[in-house]
Amino acid sequence: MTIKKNNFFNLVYQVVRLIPKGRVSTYGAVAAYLGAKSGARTVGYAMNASHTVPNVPAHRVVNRLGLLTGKNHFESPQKMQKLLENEGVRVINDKVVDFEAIFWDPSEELCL
DNA sequence: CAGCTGACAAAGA
DNA sequence: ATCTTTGCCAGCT
Repeated sequence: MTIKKNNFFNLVYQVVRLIPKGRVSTYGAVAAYLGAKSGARTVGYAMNASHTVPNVPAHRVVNRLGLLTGKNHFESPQKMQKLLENEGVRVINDKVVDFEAIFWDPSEELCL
């Protein structure tokens, strides 16, 4: 499988899929894990294409401020928050509560 | 064919 | 301290 698209996108999908339930990650964290610390933008763009890939919980990926910036790109903006709340993540005003507490960093969780 | 845009982030002024 | 500009990769116009 494998890899059907370019590595960068695929790597992003892989990492996002590894995000545990009830946790959230950031574009920058994934980008940094992939080696593109400044490529957070690219990660976000990969999420945009995540619709083409199954099992990619893009709702668990937010910006470094914990804001659900990408909710607007979901099937429904409320779907993202709904999914997060369904997993135990509290979202208020489109922002993740205790974001730092539930923040999941691949560089530390996987590489530790 | 060439340039712009886009779910971000960090550094420079 | 706040605001502005550049970097990133891929997909579109």
